[in-house]
Amino acid sequence: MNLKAKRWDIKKEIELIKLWNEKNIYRFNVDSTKPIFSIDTPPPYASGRPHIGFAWHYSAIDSIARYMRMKGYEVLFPMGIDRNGLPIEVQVEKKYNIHMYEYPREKFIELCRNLLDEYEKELLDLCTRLGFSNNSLKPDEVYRTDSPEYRALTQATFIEAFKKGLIYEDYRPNNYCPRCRTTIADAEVEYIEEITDLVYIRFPLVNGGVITVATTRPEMLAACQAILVHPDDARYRNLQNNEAIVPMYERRVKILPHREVNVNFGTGAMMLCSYGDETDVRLFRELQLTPIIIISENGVMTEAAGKYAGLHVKDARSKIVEDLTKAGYIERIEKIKHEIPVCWRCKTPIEFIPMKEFYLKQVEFLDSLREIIDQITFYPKESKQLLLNWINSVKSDWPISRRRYYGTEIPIWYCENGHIVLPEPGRYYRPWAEAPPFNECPYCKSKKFIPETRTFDTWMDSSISALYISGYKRDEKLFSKAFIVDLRPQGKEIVRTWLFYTILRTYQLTSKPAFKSVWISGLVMDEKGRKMSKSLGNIIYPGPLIEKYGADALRFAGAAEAKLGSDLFASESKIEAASKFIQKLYSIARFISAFPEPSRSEIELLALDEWIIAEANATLEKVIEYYDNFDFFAVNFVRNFAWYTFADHYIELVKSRAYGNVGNDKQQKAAWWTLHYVLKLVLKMLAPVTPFITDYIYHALYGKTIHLEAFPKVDKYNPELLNYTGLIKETNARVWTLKKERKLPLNAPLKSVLIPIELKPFELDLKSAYVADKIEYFEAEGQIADKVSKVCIII
RNA sequence: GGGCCGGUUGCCUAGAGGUUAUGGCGUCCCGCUCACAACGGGAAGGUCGGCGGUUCAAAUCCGCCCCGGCCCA
Repeated sequence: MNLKAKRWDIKKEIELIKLWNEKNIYRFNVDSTKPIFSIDTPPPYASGRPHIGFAWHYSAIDSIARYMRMKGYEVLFPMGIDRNGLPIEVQVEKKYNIHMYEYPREKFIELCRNLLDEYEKELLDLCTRLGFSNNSLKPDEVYRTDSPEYRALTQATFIEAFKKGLIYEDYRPNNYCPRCRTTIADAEVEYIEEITDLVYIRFPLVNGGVITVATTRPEMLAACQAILVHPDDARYRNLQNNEAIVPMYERRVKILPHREVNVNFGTGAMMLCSYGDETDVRLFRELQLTPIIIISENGVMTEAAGKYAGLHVKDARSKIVEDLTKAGYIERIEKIKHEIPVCWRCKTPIEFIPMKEFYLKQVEFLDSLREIIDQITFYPKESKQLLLNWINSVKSDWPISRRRYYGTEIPIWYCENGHIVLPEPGRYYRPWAEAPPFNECPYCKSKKFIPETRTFDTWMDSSISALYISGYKRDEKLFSKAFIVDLRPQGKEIVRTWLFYTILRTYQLTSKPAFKSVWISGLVMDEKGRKMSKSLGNIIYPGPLIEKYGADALRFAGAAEAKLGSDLFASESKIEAASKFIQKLYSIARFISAFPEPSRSEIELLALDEWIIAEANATLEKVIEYYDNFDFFAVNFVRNFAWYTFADHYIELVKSRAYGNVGNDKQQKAAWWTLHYVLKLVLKMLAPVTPFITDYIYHALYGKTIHLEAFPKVDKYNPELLNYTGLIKETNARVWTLKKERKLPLNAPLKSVLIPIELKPFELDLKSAYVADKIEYFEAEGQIADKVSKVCIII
């Protein structure tokens, strides 16, 4: 009952984790009579050591789950691990210094799986240590996006979409990563700033003279099919529709007017090549020019590039500049800073190469999506704009096929006449590794089949997580109860991918919004507000901080830092400050644990008790308002109340009554009752954020777990009592200062203390707290400060 | 180039028109007083990014500018 230890020992956190596990207190029961609250927790990607951003982000999500549980919901809160796609492949290639294409497929997959298992263990251990209340964190109960069961659903939803006519194949230039040797989606393209040479190249004109073109990609010369100038550009007006000769290649190309040309860039004349950038792709289509493909799938120049065939793009660039210089075609070279598109996973500059790929229709759904997301509540509401921005900028359909190994296989076989044959949805298919599950082509009766070898974009898997966790096609009972998913919590950096794709695909499959609510959190930065990265060396890892300050401190600091929707800045000092509050809370509880909790009938509340009860409820009111918006920033209010009002003033004033030095029996018990009342309120308000210390204290004092208790409701209180708070605090501080000034210890007896008349109702407690023989009062007008300045003590 | 957010004491931060601008870290002074010395009490420290406007009243509302960050093109 009594808390014996003087200090809170963070090792107790480990014991609590064991206890929760043994009692399975967070398990989900589909047959519960409570309303279900389903959370589509982001399955973290197992591809590296998680940093504090992961810890804070998921702690916040866990706090939501814990709060909703206390609010009386049956919380569906599964943990999953995302394991598909490029990131792990890139890591395996780096780690073993191999190239996927030169490695046996089955073996490569095994290397990926082994590495994923390592990372996954570290992730799950951290989740456990942080006290996450997922329904289970046991490795055999966590779902994985690369499991046969999950991949079977990815494939089934693809087959469903295919049958609905949402999938088509097309040959078109696409973002292509030569390093990963695969097409990637617009959402996977990142832009980085780079210093590059801007090369000014002279093109001889057929009719004599020259036109100078500036380009950052001289190696694209072989693919040049036109030179564009602005129609209003006086410099080139008389050259419009003339012809120029491509240096080194001696090909004639037209000089065409086009409004998109930037007259201020370079010479105002640009060359149009297949394909240097997205503009090239668009303009080739618009002007119906014939592309010349000079870069191959592995980033090497093709035969069409003439003497540069076989060179890598970069080498070709320097070689051609050299040759052009020798031949006298170079006017000058400038250094410029510009942005180049790169692969978001490996940072290799992407090329635009036409390939035949599968596409999922999305452009024709954009209007429907704009409508359907009106049914979703966003927290904070401004974050809806992030999604809208992306929806408004989507210009083309989603290329979903990838020429990679570690992903969900596209479940297709081709008959010898080229017909696409799909298997029955339900199980997991690996076309490259197994015989086709049918004997003949339903279209032409052919009996020979070629398997599809490509895999899906990993977002094809991730985008069905909401459907997967709610039992779509797997558990009708669960699905009927848990879908539409109540909450999608996620970071703002994956709005255009995970959120967008999930809403798109769920809508295509069910005609419904995937979620009732979406909660978007900011990014976790370093203490200076910079993104954490290896190159900056500013990554903060949670492990050592947990060991030093405990998981509660880490969680509390994250909540206290998280203004909903804005970025969070992490630093050790914030966690240290949080750990001090955890300790303070323990000390408060330890004091209170010395007194039994009386029943309501045996007490007589004094004004001071009523006052702190009012303050506690006012805090609770505000906390509920915030928590209901999934905003745990309100822990700051709890800390301020618990420390700077409850501990510093109420406990100080009520101490002697609690010890029985003043007041009658009923009044003493009122002090005890109030102390317990406020403590329980504080503990419950903090339980979703700091689950360890609150549960430890609750167990010790009240004999049960706090995590299955109901979240408190606001009691009726007299709001006028809140007006006393400032005066009580200031008067206390003044009396203590006066004693200090007279070099008296705080427990030194006084003959008399002169204080404002308004404090008369608190006389019993004030008199004992000040150790005064008597209390005298004065009346004064004005502000608290004016009144307090008149406070006197008589020794 | 577009969107979003921010600029408050040495550092971090609260603050959504009203006399004295909140708290933390750090600093200084005092204290082992029976919850707490990894603590408690007290103190110093701010032209609230700049300029202009609205108002009896602006950190807070409006306009312009400067600086920083993130996301996107």
